Amino acid sequence: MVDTSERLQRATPGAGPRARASRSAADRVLATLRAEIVDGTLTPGTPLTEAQQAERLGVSRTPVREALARLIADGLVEERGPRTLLVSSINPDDVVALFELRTTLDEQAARLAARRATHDDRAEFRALAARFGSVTVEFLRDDDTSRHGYYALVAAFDAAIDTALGGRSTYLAAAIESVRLHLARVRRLARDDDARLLTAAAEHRAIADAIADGDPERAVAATRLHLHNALTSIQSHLTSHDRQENP
Amino acid sequence: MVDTSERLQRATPGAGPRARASRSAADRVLATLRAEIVDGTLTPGTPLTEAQQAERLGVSRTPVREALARLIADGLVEERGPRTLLVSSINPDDVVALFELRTTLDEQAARLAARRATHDDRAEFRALAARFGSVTVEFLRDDDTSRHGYYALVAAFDAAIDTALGGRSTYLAAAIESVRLHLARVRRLARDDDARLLTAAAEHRAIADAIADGDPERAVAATRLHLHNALTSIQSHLTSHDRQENP
DNA sequence: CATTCCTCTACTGTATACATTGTTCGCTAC
DNA sequence: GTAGCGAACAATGTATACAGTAGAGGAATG
Repeated sequence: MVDTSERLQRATPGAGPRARASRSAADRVLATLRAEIVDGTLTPGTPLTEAQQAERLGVSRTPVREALARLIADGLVEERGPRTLLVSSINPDDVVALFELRTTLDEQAARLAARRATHDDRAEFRALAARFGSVTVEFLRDDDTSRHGYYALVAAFDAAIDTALGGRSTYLAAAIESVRLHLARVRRLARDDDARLLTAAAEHRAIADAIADGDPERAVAATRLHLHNALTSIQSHLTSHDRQENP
Repeated sequence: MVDTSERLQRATPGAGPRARASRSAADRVLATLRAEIVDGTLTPGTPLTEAQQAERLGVSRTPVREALARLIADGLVEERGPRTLLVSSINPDDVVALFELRTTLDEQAARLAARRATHDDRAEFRALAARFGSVTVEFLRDDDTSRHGYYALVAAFDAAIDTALGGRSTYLAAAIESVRLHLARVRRLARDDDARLLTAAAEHRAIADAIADGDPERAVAATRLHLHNALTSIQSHLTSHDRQENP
């Protein structure tokens, strides 16, 4: 049992330029648990009890309870029986189901982004395409920080998609955001190798170029290609490592 | 201010064959508020305070708070400022955004349902097609109950889709379920006329037939047609009545 | 030795009390 | 008369107390 008695930093509204920590304890607990589940600190199947998490995080059960309810709604925590909560599991079938939804949503997002992108949006995608193009073996030298840099680039791409969608696709954007959360977990489960990352960068570049050119169908096709390859890569990792978390 | 002092029926585990009410007060509050928002009892823009709802529903603030958190996550309640919750509004742009997502998801669902439907599933869709085919002007005689009957038929169709998807599309099914919730609100906002309902029944029948025949592309096309017409109909209602709920 | 029943523990669900903060209304000063 | 400030109020956010129940563990019996 992990007993790193790390308390949550209390929000200090008086000091500093708007303290980093979120305003409410419930928000901080939510952010903490979500991050721990996504990055694997809390492994799938781990039981979560309110009292235990409350003590660990230095708050009462109330904000923990609120955070857990949101995590259940998000699908990161699941109920087994009427009395126990577990960090939700991810098995290969879940990955397939996730990509099934992701493909649908991302293709639509790419199509709309290519259609709606403003002049500034297109410039942004041009710049992103260049950055994806500059991803080389050299770029991926260090195992941890540069991978982080690559995923930061992907995050920038995602943000650019959101911007290009504008305020007109709130429902689509919300659904995609949910998918991204689960996708981050899957990434941890099946770490991409360098070769895959280089290919993925090229694929992302193709999508960015298509959107920058305002070519919806090319954007869709490039997205489909990317997601197909991504799923294939993940599946090969999962089967080879036979990594299946509990049912 | 509505002061119908109707308390929530307390769960009575001792009496009857597993009492109707959900097990926890929080669940009951959630179900009640959700239903009231969807059916328009709580109109868009209505402020929701914990204490007020707690008193109205005969429970303490705790379960109300939990229910409100879920409703915010579902998008039925939105925060205005740091201190006030409102029943979320629906304007015509939201309807377009909702259908944008709905089209994407329902097309994919129709495709997969047509692909995966078992023998029993197809029989069910055959039966549904027949029932949609039997929807006539006669069927829609009474304004309230028969409309309800029609929407029950649509609900059965939705359930059949879920069944045909099987357990393999959990993420897609969850996303669709969320869309259906918001769609129910939109239906209340723009009530279909009899003519539209008859057309919609025919469109549904075409989708059901395509799935029963195991023809994915026809199912997709029929779905697209149905959703396009549905949106067009709703939009004409919204613009003609100039029904816009607050920003 | 396995199985069933009983008890005890521990966790959830709900209520309530308390602290904190945003908001509003009224007062005062200009 | 208007604008700015202050105090009371109201609603949220958190902690804690209490009741009910599921689940585990042990004892007794087949």
